[in-house]
Amino acid sequence: MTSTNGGDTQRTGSDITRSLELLWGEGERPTRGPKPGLTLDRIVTEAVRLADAEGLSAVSMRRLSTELGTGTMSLYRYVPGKGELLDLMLDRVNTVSGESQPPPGGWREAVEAYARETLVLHREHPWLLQVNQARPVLGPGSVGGLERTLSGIESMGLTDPELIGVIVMVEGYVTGVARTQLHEVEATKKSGLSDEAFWEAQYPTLERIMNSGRYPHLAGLSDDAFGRDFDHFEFGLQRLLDGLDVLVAGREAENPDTRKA
Amino acid sequence: MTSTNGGDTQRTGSDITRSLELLWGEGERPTRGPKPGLTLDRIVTEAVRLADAEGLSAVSMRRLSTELGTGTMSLYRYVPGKGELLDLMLDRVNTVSGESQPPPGGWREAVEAYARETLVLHREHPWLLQVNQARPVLGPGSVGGLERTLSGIESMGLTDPELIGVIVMVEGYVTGVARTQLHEVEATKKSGLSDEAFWEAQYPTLERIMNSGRYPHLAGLSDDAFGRDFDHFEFGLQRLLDGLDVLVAGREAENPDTRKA
DNA sequence: ATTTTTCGGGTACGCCGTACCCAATTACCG
DNA sequence: CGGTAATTGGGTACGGCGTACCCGAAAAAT
Repeated sequence: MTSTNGGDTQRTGSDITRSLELLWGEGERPTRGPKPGLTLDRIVTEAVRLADAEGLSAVSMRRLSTELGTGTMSLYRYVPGKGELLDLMLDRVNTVSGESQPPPGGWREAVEAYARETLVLHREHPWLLQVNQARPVLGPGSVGGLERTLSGIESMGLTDPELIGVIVMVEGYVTGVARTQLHEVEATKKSGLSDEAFWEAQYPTLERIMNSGRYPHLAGLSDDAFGRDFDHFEFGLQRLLDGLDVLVAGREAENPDTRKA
Repeated sequence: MTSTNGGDTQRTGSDITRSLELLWGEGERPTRGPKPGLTLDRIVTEAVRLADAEGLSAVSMRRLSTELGTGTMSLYRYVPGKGELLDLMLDRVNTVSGESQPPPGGWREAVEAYARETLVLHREHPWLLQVNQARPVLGPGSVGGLERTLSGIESMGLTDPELIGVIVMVEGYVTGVARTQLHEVEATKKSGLSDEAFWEAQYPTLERIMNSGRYPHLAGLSDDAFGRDFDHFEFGLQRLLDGLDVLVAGREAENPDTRKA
């Protein structure tokens, strides 16, 4: 059967100001009282490790505390709640490795790189898709990534809203496809059912559908239509880049003098 | 703080065969025993209503049974488990209203319509994004939709894998953007914090970032860069269609005889 | 009337996030 | 040095979740 990916772990009622403090590390260590036995860093690191390895649902306060060898409620000495923990995990993961050096080449290479890196990011941290990214709490990681992407596409010669539009578009496309791909992986992993086994289970139904005559186009598809060897991500990405190219070329034709790069 | 959207409600270990039986309605009513007081249809309808109104997290077996006025465990007489219920909800919602008549016009109009309809679908049923759609259990609704879309784009003159690629691409793009948009709405609804209030809370941080000199491109963006009035969905959709057009035009140039429509 | 089958649903178990406390620890003040 | 204020660790408890396991009631077949 179909699964959802988690409940509604909303970043909802959380304290943004507190998240920001934690993100930019403004915590003044108080002088009195016992030394903390944990660090925020250790908690976030372990939470990310756990999420990567076993999915976001494995990241419960109980489980996390067990993994860290402390009591559950101790975590609340470092993080106000689970929502803020998610904020911290998000920013941790959004910290780009090859930070701050813009990729070489023109905008097409930059967008291509951005798309591929984003896909990889989602592959390495599949739980990203389950986290509400609206209203990102602006941490060092997220901000740095945006700066880098912007620098790569400024040569497109578009307006500022359009530049953001390009980022939204690529981000949307990549996360959408990543979602499909990850659902596939999850389904296989969690059901223990290979793809072949799955379609075999569907086969009788499939045959009835095909033979019903109600779905001629579907029935007319060749066997390789859903084939494994076709790279859907690359196919869509190139179409998308072509589409951006049409726009950029149009702009350059309009005012040839403003061409950059 | 940041939220996830639910746990890992996996369609994982569920019984596909059983889901299929339920979907295509092969249940033989047994002759003995008391008449059922519920119908599967009522359950699914109510579940969808509940999910639409209050989010997928509101759809718990307890809550659902309360809403239906029965005992919680009674639901398990009709549905093997929550996973199968999700399967049924999925197919219910995927049943296209204007079924089976292909949209008029060429492929571009067809893809455009498909994209807009998919976006509307996700707007009406935001919980769709939280449901693992890999390995769709093939119900009447989903199959009908695919057939319709295929009929609209066959005139592109592409290979079968490419046609599927087009669908995957559009679906990916739309769901990706839909995700962003819905996260926005959710964040507002659940935090009770308007967008303005949110960015105000971020303002001190934002100012520090801009003045730090570490993010020149970001700091150089005009005020309207993130403006509300720019329709990101339409912008990206037109680029995407342009990109497909490049491919189609290329194919027509290669072999002009196979041009259709 | 009895048997067989099905339906309704109560109880219980092990998960979850976290509010509320209190004891132990440490540093400062006198 | 003793006392006090601040801070950390973490136990207990509450209300939620999915669902395994059962048993009593209902209805058709015999």
